[in-house]
Amino acid sequence: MRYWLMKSEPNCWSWAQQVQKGVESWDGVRNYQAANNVKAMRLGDLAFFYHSNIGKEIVGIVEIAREYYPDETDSSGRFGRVDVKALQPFPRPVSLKEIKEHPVLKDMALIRQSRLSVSPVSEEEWRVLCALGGVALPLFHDP
DNA sequence: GCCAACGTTGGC
DNA sequence: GCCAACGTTGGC
Repeated sequence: MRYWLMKSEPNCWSWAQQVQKGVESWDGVRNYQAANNVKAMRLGDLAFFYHSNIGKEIVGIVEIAREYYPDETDSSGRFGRVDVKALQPFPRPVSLKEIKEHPVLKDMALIRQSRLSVSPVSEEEWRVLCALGGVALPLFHDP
């Protein structure tokens, strides 16, 4: 079980849309490092949903609902996608500013490589962020 | 809107 | 295989 962070520009695909849709495919990744992270995702892994550009904050948690499969929106055929399912919102979104100022979080891949759209999250980072966001731990899956 | 960081492309 | 030019991302 691993943890991730996925970035989306809310004017393109927002958390509200994700919640309304439930399960949606996460396509459009065109960067090898991000794509490698997408490939490493397993069913049931959890990921933070981050709003880039507008908001710049973590707004919710999604679960990987389908593992890596071809992204037919990629004409080169090199990149794939996963499906993600809205799991729960952050009662209190956590901003990029807070993350940068937090001793445990300031070295996250999100900060070190600001252009990486899909990045890994350590268990410690996950716990700290859930606590900051007002999310109760541990998270349980539906049986 | 600007620009720094950085990934990609293509000529050599 | 190098590297200059170029394009994109994303914070500010």
